[in-house]
Amino acid sequence: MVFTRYYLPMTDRLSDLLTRTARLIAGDGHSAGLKPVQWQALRYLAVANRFSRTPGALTTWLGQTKGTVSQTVAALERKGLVARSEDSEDRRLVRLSLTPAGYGLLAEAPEAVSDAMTAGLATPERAALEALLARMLTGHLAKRGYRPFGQCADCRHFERDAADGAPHRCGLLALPLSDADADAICIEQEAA
Amino acid sequence: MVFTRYYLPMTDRLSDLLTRTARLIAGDGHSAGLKPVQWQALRYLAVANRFSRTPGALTTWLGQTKGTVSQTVAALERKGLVARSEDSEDRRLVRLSLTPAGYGLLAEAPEAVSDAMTAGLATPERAALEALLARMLTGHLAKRGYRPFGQCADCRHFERDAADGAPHRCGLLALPLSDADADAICIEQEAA
DNA sequence: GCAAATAGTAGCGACTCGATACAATTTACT
DNA sequence: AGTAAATTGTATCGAGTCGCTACTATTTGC
Repeated sequence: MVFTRYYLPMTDRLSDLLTRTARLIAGDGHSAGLKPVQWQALRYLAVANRFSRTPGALTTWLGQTKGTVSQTVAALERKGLVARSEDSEDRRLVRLSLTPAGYGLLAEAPEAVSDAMTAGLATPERAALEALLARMLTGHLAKRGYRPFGQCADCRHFERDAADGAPHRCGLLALPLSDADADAICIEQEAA
Repeated sequence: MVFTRYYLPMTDRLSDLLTRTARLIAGDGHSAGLKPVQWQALRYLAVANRFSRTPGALTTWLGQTKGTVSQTVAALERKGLVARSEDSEDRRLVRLSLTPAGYGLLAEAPEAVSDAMTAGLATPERAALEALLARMLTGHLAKRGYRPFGQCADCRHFERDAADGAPHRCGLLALPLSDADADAICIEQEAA
């Protein structure tokens, strides 16, 4: 059976490039018995602050559904890389954290394709790409009603050098923050 | 069980942005009963020329393994969107083409996330992004020993306005080319 | 108080994807 | 010509992805 109709011209080269590149990056990371999504979850849990390490936050960070994330977390827990704990204030919440094995595995992770791909770019190019991607991503998330995430220190609730003992302070959650906290990813973050 | 170790600072913001964006784009396209990879395969088969519509070419285009592509093609064939045919010259090859149903489905495909994300960019930004992505992608493919693909008319084997009846000609395969051929994606393409 | 919203889990079905093994050609080198 | 090596593609396995539809706990909003 032969069909007479022939091929269509390629309409959008940029979208095509983006999709091909995306598949390569998103499909990367089949090592140490982990899947790509599991690596990404592990990396997130290593850089997110204690308020942001829940299945729900992971769900919007990864752009997946609750059910899928629940299984991803279960798989990481089975492998002994992630531990669950309860929240004493809100008992619906599950707090997640990396185990020492989780940190250990992350430390010896092989280089990701995304790093290799950007390694050849010059500094201004990296900055330009970062700015474009940030706009594309936050724009997309906003359209979906999702939070953008971001670093604690860039938040409008971040109070630097709060004078009551701790180095800094979160005005939203009314909690003291360490210097390490200030660098962490927070789901509540709002641009200053 | 509580672990004392706390979170690591985020090291590479660009790589992180890229990975998150990539997952959103690569995971997009769960409509009409097709999976994201199946849509991408369908789009490729619509824009690739007749020499490039084989399972092998699709394999490097999608960045997957032969086995996976074999199943993807089988799924599309089951759905009646793609047809197989034999090659009379090399009987190991399988030639793929879209059926009328395949073209029809593609024509009414919903807007992809990659399009929506880039829609908000200004023209020079789109050009800059395209150039960066092209370098990243071809650099990565070259490192892996894969072909970059590309449009027929941009190839060094493309002979415009060949005077023997057909509009153009491919010097590598010694074949006549139509105007439509010139726009198609070719696996043999080498930059002029 | 009680309905509605929120956080998470359970199970299903189709599919992805790397890995290994395998069959059918075609090509390269004697 | 004649065999070894390379090329093209399929078959099968197991773990996991992922959207979907329930479903169970909680907490919050009148």
